[in-house]
Amino acid sequence: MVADQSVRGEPAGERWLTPDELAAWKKFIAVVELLPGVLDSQLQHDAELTHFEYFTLAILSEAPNRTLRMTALAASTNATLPRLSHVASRLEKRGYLARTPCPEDRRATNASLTAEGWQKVRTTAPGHVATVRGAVIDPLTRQDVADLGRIMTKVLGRLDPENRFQSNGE
Amino acid sequence: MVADQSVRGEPAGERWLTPDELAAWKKFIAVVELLPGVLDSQLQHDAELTHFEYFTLAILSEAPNRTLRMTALAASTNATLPRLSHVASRLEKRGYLARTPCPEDRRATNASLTAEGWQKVRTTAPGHVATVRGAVIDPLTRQDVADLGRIMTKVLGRLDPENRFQSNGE
DNA sequence: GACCGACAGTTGTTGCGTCAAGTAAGCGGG
DNA sequence: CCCGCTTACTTGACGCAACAACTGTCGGTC
Repeated sequence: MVADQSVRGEPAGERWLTPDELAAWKKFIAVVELLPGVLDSQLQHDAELTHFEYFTLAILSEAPNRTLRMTALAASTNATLPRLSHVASRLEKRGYLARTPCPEDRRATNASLTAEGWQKVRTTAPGHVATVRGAVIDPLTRQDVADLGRIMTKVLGRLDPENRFQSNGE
Repeated sequence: MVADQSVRGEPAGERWLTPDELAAWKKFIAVVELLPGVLDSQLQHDAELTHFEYFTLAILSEAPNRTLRMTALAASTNATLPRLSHVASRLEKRGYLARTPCPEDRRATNASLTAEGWQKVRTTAPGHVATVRGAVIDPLTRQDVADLGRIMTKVLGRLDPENRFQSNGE
């Protein structure tokens, strides 16, 4: 993957990947590359939503009052604040989301799901869940799912050391 | 994730995700969202390369003669042909890659690594491998790596049913 | 009680990916 | 041998994300 194996002089602290690690990594990265496209096209086709837009609405739909501070929403959706801000603007234009200034902290903004947005999530969810099942859950055994959860939790711990994201342990 | 659990009427063939499946899925998708950014920023910072650009050069570096047909390269890098074409243009402008018409089939184009490109891969590889290790391999046990490979192979089979990508079983 | 650093969001620019055409070459039948 | 279909790629337009810069607010300090 990185260089001709015969070339590696292994001088100092350079640790390459073992064949097993390399094989796992290549499969993993292929999935990481391909999965977003699959999710996006189903949602784009069936609901004219990107996966990130859908996910944002879905997270909001689970929050108390279907409302969350922008910062909290950004953390829950694994996004940066600028990214969320742009997406919120689009969703607001389409009537799925409303932004209101937060009374307690006037720097902050509350994002909440509108009735339309709530309806959109409900009608869109089944098709999306079917896609997720078809693409990743169904081919896996129970044990696979458990392994996947365990492994991804470990990796996420490295990608996000401060636990900014996924603050809810669930 | 999708809708308030209390709402689901489970009318016909609508199968929701079990709590275990949902938890695994959420972790997985968080990683899928976060990982590309981590890979991209390291490579961008240290080599002024996106991860996909690096990966393209790396795949080429392993090919016989460090040369591959565009279609084959696209398949190996899990990319569409237009995407690869654009990336090849950029890499060509920077002198890392050369495109030459294929003599056997004049519709086809061969992409090959230049000496500069080969050098670039060699100097860039160690830092990239270190990042991959740090972000995903090192926190995993041997068993985790085996599980990851097994699971991703299964998922990849669904995302890419015709095995257009990863044609080499490696 | 006025400053100063940190925090919460928004906005603009730049670059990459996708989708839809378009070109050009191979391939097969009548 | 030529017509149409398919394959192999390239190109242009458009949309979304990253990054950086900016506005406005809060908290602590002197």
